[in-house]
Amino acid sequence: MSVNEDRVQTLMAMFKRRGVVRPAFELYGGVAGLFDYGPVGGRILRRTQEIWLHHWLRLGNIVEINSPTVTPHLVLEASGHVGAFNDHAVQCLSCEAVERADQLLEGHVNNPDALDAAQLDAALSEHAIECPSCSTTDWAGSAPMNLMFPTSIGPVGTGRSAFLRPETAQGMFTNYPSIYRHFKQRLPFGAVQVGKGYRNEISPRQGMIRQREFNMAELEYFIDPEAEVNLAEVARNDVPLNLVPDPKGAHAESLSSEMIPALEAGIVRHPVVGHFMLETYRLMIQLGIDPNRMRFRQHEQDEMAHYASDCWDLEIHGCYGWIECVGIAHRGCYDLEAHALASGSMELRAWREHPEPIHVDKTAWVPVQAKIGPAFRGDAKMVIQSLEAIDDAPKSTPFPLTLTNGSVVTIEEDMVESRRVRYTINGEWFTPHVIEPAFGIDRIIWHMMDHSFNQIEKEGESYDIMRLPEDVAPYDAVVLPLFNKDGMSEKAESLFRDICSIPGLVPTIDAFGKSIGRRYARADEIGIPWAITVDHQTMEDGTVTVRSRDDQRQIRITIDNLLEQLRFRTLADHFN
RNA sequence: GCGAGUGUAGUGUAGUGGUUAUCACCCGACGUUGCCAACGUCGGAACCCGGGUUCAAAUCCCGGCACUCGCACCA
Repeated sequence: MSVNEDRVQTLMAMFKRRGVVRPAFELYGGVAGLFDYGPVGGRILRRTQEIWLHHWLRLGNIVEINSPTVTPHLVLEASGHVGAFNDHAVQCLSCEAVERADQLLEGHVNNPDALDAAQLDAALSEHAIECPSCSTTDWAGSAPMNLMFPTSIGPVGTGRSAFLRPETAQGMFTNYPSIYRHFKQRLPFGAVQVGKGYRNEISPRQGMIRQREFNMAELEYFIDPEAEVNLAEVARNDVPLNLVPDPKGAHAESLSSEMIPALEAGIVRHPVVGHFMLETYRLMIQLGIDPNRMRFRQHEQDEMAHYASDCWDLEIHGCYGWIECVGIAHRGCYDLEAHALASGSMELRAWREHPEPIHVDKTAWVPVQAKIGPAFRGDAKMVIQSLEAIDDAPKSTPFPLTLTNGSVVTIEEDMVESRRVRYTINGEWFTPHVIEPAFGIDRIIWHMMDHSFNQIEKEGESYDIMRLPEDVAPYDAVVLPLFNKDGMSEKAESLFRDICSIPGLVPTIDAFGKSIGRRYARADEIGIPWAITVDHQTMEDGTVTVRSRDDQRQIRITIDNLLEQLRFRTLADHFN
């Protein structure tokens, strides 16, 4: 992993100087892993989130929800986070190295992950586990190291235990019944959430890449695992992607492939996963990520969560090397089933109509519960279920009945009545499967800026341009009076107000007494795409010059035309 | 969390027991300037925090916090 430290420093210095991103609470010495977006970065973050959101909403069957970050212990226990995030650490008293207790015990006891602190300590001494650093067996007591931020609901001590959420996804799962109704009980559909996630990292490093509180955006897409998927539909406008398949799988070689062939070859294992890989790729291009510095890396079987059947990370190459920025996982029915089990709810499922209704018309032995109950007591329920399950009812009583636990009981004449049973089965309940694309927004923004930031030579000097796409630029335009005289300042101010009043546009103005070249440079550095200059001619004929950030060419148009072009974002057409 | 290194204006830096704390960019005001980091004058802005040693600490020592690197961690 090669880190381009010089470029990291250059970018971070600029971010701090221009109000993009900086360490949070520096006033009080700073806190590792927490960052502020400043006046410029705040705009970029918001616009990135909006583009992200609209990218998915435009698919037509996706909705946005918003749920609390404070999440009850029970919810995160059901989701598996409490177990997964509550590893125990143990310190060597001799050399002070800190190790994970369950990792030390791997191979010595079964499933060490499940042990509590006391059991771990007992196991460590029982198996005389040596410290990997100094080979002594002198361990301090193990202590939970919780990667979630604990809190408590209610201001007094006995409140319900809770955590700040480590991901936004649980909100989509716990809201599934509402979303299912919203979509008129018809799969497939999805829900997204843009918000904060929290992980109490042991040692956050790499600047914005690993934070303790971070911006994330997740999509949970619910599908019927048995539904046919139309490949051509899913892979519309197919383009080649850089794929790095599981090296231990059947297709070990990296390749560039379009999605349909990759699906046909079994490299990508599910068409809906492929669909979201393509859509993710398009979104990244729209945000200004360099297509040549993106790749999809497939998780190895043992890297994936046990319930997942396929998982691809979108990795982006930047000055920290290849960084995982998006994870697209096929999570099967794991999440909804886990919550159904823990909550006892019957609502976390979907109804599938059979193509043809199944008409049942049979003669069956209907249990007489008043007799079966006393006769079989604890097994009565099982007996009744087994009776209802038999398709070919014996013609006469008594008859033997095999229960689900394998034992055989005798059904006497008075325990059943022969009856003709007629009903229709129109469909069945099932737990939908979930495809989850999860985005680390801060990581994406870092790479947008990294890929957009150009240092060019201009008249022998280094010159910085942030070539962000118009849609994520911190300002839509900057208004500049050429000079601070002859009414140009006033004219610029009124033009600035006019642009401000157009819904959706956020311009800025740089009117103070610096040279025009310096003010162009300031705007270029933070990526403002258009510089509108009010000059002498403006005062005569109402035209202004529009300068393009990326090639520094200028056109002259009327103010009315300018406002129109800004409103419809068509200025770029004039520079092609 | 361990080990090593580092912490000086907004940014990048110089200095290393006694300085009015260096330099550049920067930011602002005024003047000048007919379009790409011009110029002049004036102004603004810093020794990470806390303790100790000392007549004197930004400088030496200790502790904290933060950053960088290595180890560990990263569902």
